[in-house]
Amino acid sequence: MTVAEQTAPGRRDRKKRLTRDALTTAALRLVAEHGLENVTVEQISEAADVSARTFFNYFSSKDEALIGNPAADRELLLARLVATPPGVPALEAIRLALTETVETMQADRELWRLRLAVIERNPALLTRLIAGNAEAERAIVETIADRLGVPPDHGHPALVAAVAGAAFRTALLRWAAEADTRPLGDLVHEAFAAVAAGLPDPRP
Amino acid sequence: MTVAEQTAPGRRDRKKRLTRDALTTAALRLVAEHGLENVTVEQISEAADVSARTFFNYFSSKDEALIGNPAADRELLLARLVATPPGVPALEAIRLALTETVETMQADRELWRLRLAVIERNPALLTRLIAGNAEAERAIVETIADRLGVPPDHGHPALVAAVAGAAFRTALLRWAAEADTRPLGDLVHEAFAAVAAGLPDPRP
DNA sequence: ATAAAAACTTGCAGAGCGTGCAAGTTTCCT
DNA sequence: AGGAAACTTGCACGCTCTGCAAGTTTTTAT
Repeated sequence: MTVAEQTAPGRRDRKKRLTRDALTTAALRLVAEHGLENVTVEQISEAADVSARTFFNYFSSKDEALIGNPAADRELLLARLVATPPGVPALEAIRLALTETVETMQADRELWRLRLAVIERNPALLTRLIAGNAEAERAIVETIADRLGVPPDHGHPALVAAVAGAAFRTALLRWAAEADTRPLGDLVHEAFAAVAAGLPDPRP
Repeated sequence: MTVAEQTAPGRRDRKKRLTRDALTTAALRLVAEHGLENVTVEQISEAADVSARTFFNYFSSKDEALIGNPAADRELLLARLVATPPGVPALEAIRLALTETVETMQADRELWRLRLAVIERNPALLTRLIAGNAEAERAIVETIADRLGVPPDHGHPALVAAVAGAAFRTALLRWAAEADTRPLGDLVHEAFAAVAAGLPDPRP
């Protein structure tokens, strides 16, 4: 059944992807224009030409349509983390595991621009974005603890995961804020390097 | 009018504090027992012997009754941050500014235990807790940028603030998870020290 | 090709959250 | 004592999200 992933998706799956995309982009566009509070699920559904009930078959909340559910990436992330050779320091291992995610985002950068712009204008969503990271953290913590061979009550893995998440998040927001002169990967790399150096004050 | 703060609060303010406390503790106890989803605002209000409408005069959401609104502390935090001598590195300055908050929490540790236990059991709330920190971050970023004398588009202040927030949060959760052998201040100190050292892998 | 099975969409009803408004009641101030 | 200010409460309302019971479309097997 490993070959099954290569077979072209049927009409049903194509339609599903289509409506899903229609819903996210409709949601993003409407919220970008009118603000989070002034857009109802009904309006989004109408713009995507489906019923409001169908909206909730795709997303469990209005926010999720905007932010996306990175659960799919999470598996991949963990797999890459496990696959990283044991000699690599934990922080660096996380950065390496993130590269694939980063590249995907860089490829979809127009979508992510819009998404991050919407997030910046609606702080309530920043919450959700961070929360997504926070869920990923939980899984990462265990993997890191294994990697380092420390007892589960040791605070270090949780600290590393949380800090890595914070570094990634700031790189993301910076990427969205800057005119897109620099690729996301560079900004992530820079942030992780600064953390690994102990965050010394820069000389002005 | 600076003396006014010393005058004893009138009956009205006393009652307000009372109902507010009644609402938070009722909310925490009920949610601790039945879970976040299975407790309604009406039940909380009833337990505190006020109308449901009054609940919303005190808190803007169910979550807020559980998490609390740290806006009050925020001002104090910023003031302390500004007051820290310029020679101190940014990361350490943030830790010092946090000491007062930490002491308050240590004093109210029973309340915070319950609160953090509730948060751990209801991940949706972790979101809110982090969001509170995220809001504090925004304010801290500017102060740090001033302190370091770097241009506002420089990414460093945002990174330091985010990482400091992450370190504080992990210390907090660890404090709640451990049998309370160690004071919160120690755990915060330890986390910040590890960050300042660049988060090297511990030797197993 | 056709019929049964599976998956998807939709409307409807309903519980809950959160807000604005217009009373009533309590506390405060003089 | 009496008016002003603050607080509480009920009511109506819009919105989010869920479960259920249809209908419709796609898939699968014959």
